[in-house]
Amino acid sequence: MDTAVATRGRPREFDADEALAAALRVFWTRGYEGASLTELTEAMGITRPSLYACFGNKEALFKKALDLYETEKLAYMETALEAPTARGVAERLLRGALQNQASTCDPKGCLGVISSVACGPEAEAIKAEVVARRASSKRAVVDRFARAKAEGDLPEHIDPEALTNYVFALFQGLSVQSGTGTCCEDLGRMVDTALAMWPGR
Amino acid sequence: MDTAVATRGRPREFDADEALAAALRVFWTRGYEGASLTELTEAMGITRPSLYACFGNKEALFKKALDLYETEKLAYMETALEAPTARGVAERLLRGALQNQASTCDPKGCLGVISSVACGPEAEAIKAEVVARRASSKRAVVDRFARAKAEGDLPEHIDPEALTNYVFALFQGLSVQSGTGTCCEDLGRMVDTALAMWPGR
DNA sequence: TGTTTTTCATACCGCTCGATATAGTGATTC
DNA sequence: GAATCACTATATCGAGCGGTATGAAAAACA
Repeated sequence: MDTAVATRGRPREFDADEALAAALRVFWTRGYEGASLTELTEAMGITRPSLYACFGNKEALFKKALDLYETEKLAYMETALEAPTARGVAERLLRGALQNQASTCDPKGCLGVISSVACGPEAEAIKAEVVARRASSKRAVVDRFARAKAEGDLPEHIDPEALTNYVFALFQGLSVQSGTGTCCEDLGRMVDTALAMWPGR
Repeated sequence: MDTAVATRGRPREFDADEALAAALRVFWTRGYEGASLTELTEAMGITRPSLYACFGNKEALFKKALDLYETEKLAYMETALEAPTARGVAERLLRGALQNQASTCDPKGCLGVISSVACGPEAEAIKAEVVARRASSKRAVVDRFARAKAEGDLPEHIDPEALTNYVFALFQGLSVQSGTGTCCEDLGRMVDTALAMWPGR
């Protein structure tokens, strides 16, 4: 967050980071379109003009919330790639997602999935943004799985991209189910089942 | 569809089934909230009063569209349960979903997933409806996998419900990815990868 | 033919949406 | 202490939302 300090003039009376965190929670539960400015400003504890002065507009606010989401809630994705085996990578990815869903104070589901599924005409730019961000993180996983294959860590007949899409599909399905009421224990057994099928070892 | 023929009065100038099919396509691409009455009536080729006279309101229209969707696009789910093996059931479920996504004239993604992911306050009843319908179809798959386990068709350590959630997660992930631009060939390889991991045989 | 019944077309309802204009308030700098 | 600047509060903007009132048009009854 750019905590730019403009020394002149009246200082801001609210904490921009806290307000952004509150906005993130609203977007997370409602989606981009489902989150109204009224609900956003009430959750953030600020008025509409303050929101526009500080964050630009609704779309800019969403993108900043998305930044926060990625750095705070999706950080495990990068570290997961450091696991020694492909199976370890998959396990860290899925268990990381599981752990996120287990948090009792965060909304259920995945902001990325929520924001990329359906939308009216106005939110298609948002959807495109989210899809583009997902593509870049997907590429990192594909590369990691390709390396694993080269290291003999994956069977020869496995396609790294297909395997990545498979893991992402599980991740997305997990998010959908979590958002629709499936409890964490059931989700954990689902992940266990998936990992038990992992090829080789 | 109830093609109730009320002989009295001016006859309807549009085909209710065609109109409902058009409405389904709009809901399918936009989601419940993203589909406005303007877009719906334009796609259906009727006026607002005609829509309300024939279908009730937006929510009732959605539920009828959901009925149509289930009977037309999700029929393969019931027949999939008749496959001789659990693996065959899973394969039919996933390939059926794949085939749906391959249709060039239908919208991408799954209406059930789209409608159950995120929503504003007004659409939570819709979300609950969709979640309830999914629960009933899930139960059928759980029962089928339990039978498979009793028949020695699945390893003893497999939990039927967890396996069902796993298959549904793949299905939902497939829908999410299809809705965000992943091509059918890639989705096909993803399904192949998943089926290659299926336990036993 | 005249009445009844239902549908269609237009225009409109109150409401909420995202976004701002206008003032007034308050802290910092010169 | 005065000038300056950014923030707050209120009130409102035009547009679009879901939903409807009002008649005219068209077919089936009598």
